[in-house]
Amino acid sequence: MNLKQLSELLGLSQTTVSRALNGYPEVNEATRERVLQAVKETGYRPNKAAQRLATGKAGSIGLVMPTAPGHYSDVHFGEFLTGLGEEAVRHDFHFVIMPADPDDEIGALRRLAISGNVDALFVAYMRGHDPRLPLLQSLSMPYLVHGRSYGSEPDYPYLDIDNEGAFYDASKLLLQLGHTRFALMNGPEHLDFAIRRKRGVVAALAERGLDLPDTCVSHSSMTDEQGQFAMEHFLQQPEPPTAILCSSTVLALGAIRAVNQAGLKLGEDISLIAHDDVLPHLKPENFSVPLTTTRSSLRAAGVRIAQRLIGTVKQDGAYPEQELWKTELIVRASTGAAPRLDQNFGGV
Amino acid sequence: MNLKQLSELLGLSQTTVSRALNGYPEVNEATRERVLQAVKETGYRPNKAAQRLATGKAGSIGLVMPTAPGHYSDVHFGEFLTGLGEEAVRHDFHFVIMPADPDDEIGALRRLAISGNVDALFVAYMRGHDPRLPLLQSLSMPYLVHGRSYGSEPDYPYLDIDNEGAFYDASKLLLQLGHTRFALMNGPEHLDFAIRRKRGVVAALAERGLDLPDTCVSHSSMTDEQGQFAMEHFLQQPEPPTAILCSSTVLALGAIRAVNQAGLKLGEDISLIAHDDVLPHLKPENFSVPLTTTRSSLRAAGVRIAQRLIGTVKQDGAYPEQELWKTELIVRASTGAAPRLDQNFGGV
DNA sequence: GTGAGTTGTCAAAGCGCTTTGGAATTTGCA
DNA sequence: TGCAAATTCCAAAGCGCTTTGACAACTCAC
Repeated sequence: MNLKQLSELLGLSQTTVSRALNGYPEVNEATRERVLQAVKETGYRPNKAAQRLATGKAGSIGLVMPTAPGHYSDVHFGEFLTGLGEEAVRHDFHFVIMPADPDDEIGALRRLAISGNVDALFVAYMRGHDPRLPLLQSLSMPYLVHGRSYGSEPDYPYLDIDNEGAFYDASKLLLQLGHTRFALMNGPEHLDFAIRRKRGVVAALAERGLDLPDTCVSHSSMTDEQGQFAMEHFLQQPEPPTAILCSSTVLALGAIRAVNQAGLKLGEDISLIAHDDVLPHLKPENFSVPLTTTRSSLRAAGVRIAQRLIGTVKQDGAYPEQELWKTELIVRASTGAAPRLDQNFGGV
Repeated sequence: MNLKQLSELLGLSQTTVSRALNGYPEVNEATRERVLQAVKETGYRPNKAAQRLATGKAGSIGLVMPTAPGHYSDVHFGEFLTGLGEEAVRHDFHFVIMPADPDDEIGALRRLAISGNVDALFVAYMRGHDPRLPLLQSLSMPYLVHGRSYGSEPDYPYLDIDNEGAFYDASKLLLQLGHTRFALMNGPEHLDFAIRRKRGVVAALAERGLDLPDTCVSHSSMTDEQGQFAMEHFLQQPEPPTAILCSSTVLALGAIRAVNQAGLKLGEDISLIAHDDVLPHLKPENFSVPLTTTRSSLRAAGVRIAQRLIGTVKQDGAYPEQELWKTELIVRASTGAAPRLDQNFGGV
């Protein structure tokens, strides 16, 4: 069933039917009713490709998903996408996901942009001086960045959380509890959020004249395995840290295993604060020692990003170009007063 | 830059340029070279919507993603999608993801199918007597089902793992170890895999004249929280089970927490086997007591599904209609001989 | 040097939709 | 009743691409 057939069925012109469907004013209400009724009965749906070709609008948001054999998928991806979708479904928007070799993200982004398949682009996992930014800016297509790119002029539309502030505040809390030996379990070194989180910790420590030795910083992907590995490494040091900042609850999972295996008590011998993206399958409050966290819902960010992007495409909203969300610091049992310094609590 | 402009630039007709680009034989090699060169220089890319309109092919696979406020995202989704993408990127295919209200998955699927935006459909999270099956069969579009639909005639193309066999084998192992009191932590009750896994356990127990009481079966979404909750529930029973079958490593995470908090030892007081979808962020071998698992890579399934679907669209492959993958049973430390029955190991 | 067979190219017809410009019909008011 | 304005509808022109059917131009015998 296409427009032509439908209009013949109704004894109307294609124009009239099209207008009736798209809410143009110059069509009789009774006629419109008849058309709508026929649509219901026949199950007619306009061909999107044709609509796209004629209007230049596709009703879709494009994003690039890096993938390759051996390339780790990201636990957070599904949750974020669910948030995007939650909003998109209200506007009958969909997503076009272009898988891409991690080495060719730029190329994939460009191809996606000029394919004519999408109205807007979304990018995430920003890096310092991210090369995708100039590309996006040169394209004449709406886009929105999740996160920021450290070192680039912040004149692009983004939504980010205050990573630096979050980790600054978390560090402050631990300092107040008397901790002096800190460690940071961070995400991949080149990623923007990792850079900023580290800055937050360093800034807080600096205020007390403390520093964060390189041996007390780990960078890795967000898996429980890496968390365990990093924590074991920290604990093997001659003077192990007592305060741990952790970029993800998934990392924390492994870290806590290492703490337990070393015979240490979380919240007593070791304090830990993790960043919580509010993943539904891993709640920090349910950890055997409930986790103190800096919290910001990834899903909520997804909703908001879809909102802004769709709004821009539909031209119906003046959204702020830049948004920086504060995180919440939720204190639970994994943080406690620093153990007395002279106390020996033997590593591994 | 479009075809017309490009052909004018080259002093050729659109036909010739189009043919040169699409590898038709009736074009001079030198001309083809010239065209390819021009494409490189101008960065010309064909408009996908126009291509789609003209050919009826979109180079994309469609899938519906249920989402709503409060609707849990699935940890496994990202990993699976990564697998799909891994194959898709090799064929320059992309995905169209249509978010849908969980109550309107059928409607969304239909709209996606007739939108003209996709060449093939993929569905997952199959339920018993799944109503999407008749819809798919009535559509004239290639599709592939991940999983099966219990109770429906298995005459549709699917890829599934042998859930029943996996849980049968796992139960057998536990029986051999002397266990007699079993419990099953399963996924949502209406899902096909949950139905089959339960059948596997029940069948194995039946051979020994044992049964699986309703009080020893839990159905829930795959979160650590639900896992902990279910296990606590099991342990409160007068004669708690000593052998646990678990549908996901994520559930196992919570379950193990409950075991520890009850002061029990995994692999001694309680044996546990979980199904492992091979999630990169949660490895069963790294659990403090490494987990015995039934293993089947979700990602590999994604790769294979994309392969079959793309093959069907390109009409270049005769793939088997139905595939049933065996799982591996990997024995680690979370399973051990049943504790002596007279031994008291006090609940909670 | 003519006819058949190849090769390389082109003009034009769609694909299904939106939108423009104008025509036909109805309405309002003098 | 007459005429302008408002309403309702239509034919046709794209949107950018693929593909069909034809046509030159060129080869190669005979």
